[in-house]
Amino acid sequence: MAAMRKKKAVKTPKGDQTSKLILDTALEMFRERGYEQTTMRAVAEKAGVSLGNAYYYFRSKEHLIQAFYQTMHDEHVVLVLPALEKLDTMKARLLTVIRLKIDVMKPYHQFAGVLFKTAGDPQSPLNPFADEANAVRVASIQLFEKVVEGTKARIPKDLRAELPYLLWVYHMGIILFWIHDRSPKHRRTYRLIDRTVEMVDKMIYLASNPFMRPLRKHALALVDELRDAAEDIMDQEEEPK
Amino acid sequence: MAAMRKKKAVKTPKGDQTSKLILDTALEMFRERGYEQTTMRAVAEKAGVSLGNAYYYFRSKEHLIQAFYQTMHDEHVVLVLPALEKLDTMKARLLTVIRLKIDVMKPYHQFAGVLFKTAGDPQSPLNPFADEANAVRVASIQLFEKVVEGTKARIPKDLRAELPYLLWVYHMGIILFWIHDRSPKHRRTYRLIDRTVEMVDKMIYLASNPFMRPLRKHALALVDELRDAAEDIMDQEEEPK
DNA sequence: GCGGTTAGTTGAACGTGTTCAAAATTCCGC
DNA sequence: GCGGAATTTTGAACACGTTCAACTAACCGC
Repeated sequence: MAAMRKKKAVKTPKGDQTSKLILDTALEMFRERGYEQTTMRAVAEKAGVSLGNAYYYFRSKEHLIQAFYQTMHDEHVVLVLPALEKLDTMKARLLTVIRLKIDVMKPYHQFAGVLFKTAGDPQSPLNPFADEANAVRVASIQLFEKVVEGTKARIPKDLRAELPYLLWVYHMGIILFWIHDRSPKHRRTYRLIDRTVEMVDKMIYLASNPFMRPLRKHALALVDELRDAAEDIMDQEEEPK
Repeated sequence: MAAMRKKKAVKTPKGDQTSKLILDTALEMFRERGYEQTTMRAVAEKAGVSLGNAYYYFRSKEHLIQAFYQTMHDEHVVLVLPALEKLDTMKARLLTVIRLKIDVMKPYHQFAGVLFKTAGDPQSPLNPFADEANAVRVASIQLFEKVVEGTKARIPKDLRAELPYLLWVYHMGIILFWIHDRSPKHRRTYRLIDRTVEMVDKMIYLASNPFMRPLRKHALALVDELRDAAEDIMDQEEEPK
């Protein structure tokens, strides 16, 4: 529970229990009846605590969602790391990571859309242009670093450096797609994953080709720009054109 | 005002006035003090109407934002159409459309982020995977249809059909970036526009090349998949693999 | 065991988004 | 101009997210 985003660090085993109880209760209720339809009062009552107590552990209703996102990430990591050890092609590794992510989130399909409620918030872990202070976001991108570093594919250094971020953005897109997917067992999402992973794999291969270097450099410079949006210091014309 | 998303169609000139007054008041207050800090009570009071009256015209606070988005689109169209008549290259047309969009939204930079508050909502005009019922979204994509159809660039038919949607998604990305941009006069955003428009132009040129047809077909099929996420009918395996 | 500190818990109250029945105003046909 | 219908306006009340002062429980040093 220590990795969970909470109002304050829980100091006792009893507090740990209460915190977990509140979160579990909330997630279950979100799943059953939806996020908007679940009130904090209902969560507290079902968990057998006071409303204020729920707020003692979770600063806001939205923080429950962030805790959920953290939980999803943690579960994802647990599944991914052993799986990656058996795979060495870029394609297989990426396919596994993305599929497992959807698998992990599956029970929460109904309310997963609220994850994107703060997509425009610079502090949101889901925001591609966010500042980088968010721990889950950092950790999630690091997982893609592992995908990249463990592959046998020959990838130029400059591309290797940016790929985790790009793959992370790609995976956010897949999650967004999945949220909208109403096909049986989200077949459409898995199909899209299959196809896009294949395409991404090819693109990485193409982009790694030496004759693509100028174009690649150019594109990667743009990616760098994308990540600078949240810099709030004076823009100092870092690169001569 | 008729194009504005409201609780109910306004039936009288007086109603029109009140509706406009409320919206103008709200947007001004959003700009001055931010969306979250502006209460519906404050808007109503400043507009000189009752709180319930504000809700008579705008179903929710969020609907004010949607009316804002509609207003931005309307203003954008007014500027874009005459400008496009003077341009025929893809690059120039696209550059103009994107730049003007940022120009139009500029006064509202402070609260434009809330536009993305409903990015995960299938009904949101901003959502790339949304169902297509939203009028502003449709109209916005149609504007990019005009960009495409008025260009002298030779673009294959299949790409032409998908390009407005893709350009629209691209432009949403630019807006999201802009929201985070804190550089003076959003220089970073304009710079990114310049560079990405150039890149997009090149990609269109490349993708239009006959030897790219198989790859293009493949990619466009994926784009088609992307737009199907919101279909809530049974997935009938439309295409043989 | 006591006292002080820390951690956890409570429930009344606040602010804000929203609703809705009633009242007021406007519209329109006769 | 009147009456009925339609439209607009109102403000009290509701629901829900959130806060916070007061209380309770647990911890720890002496």
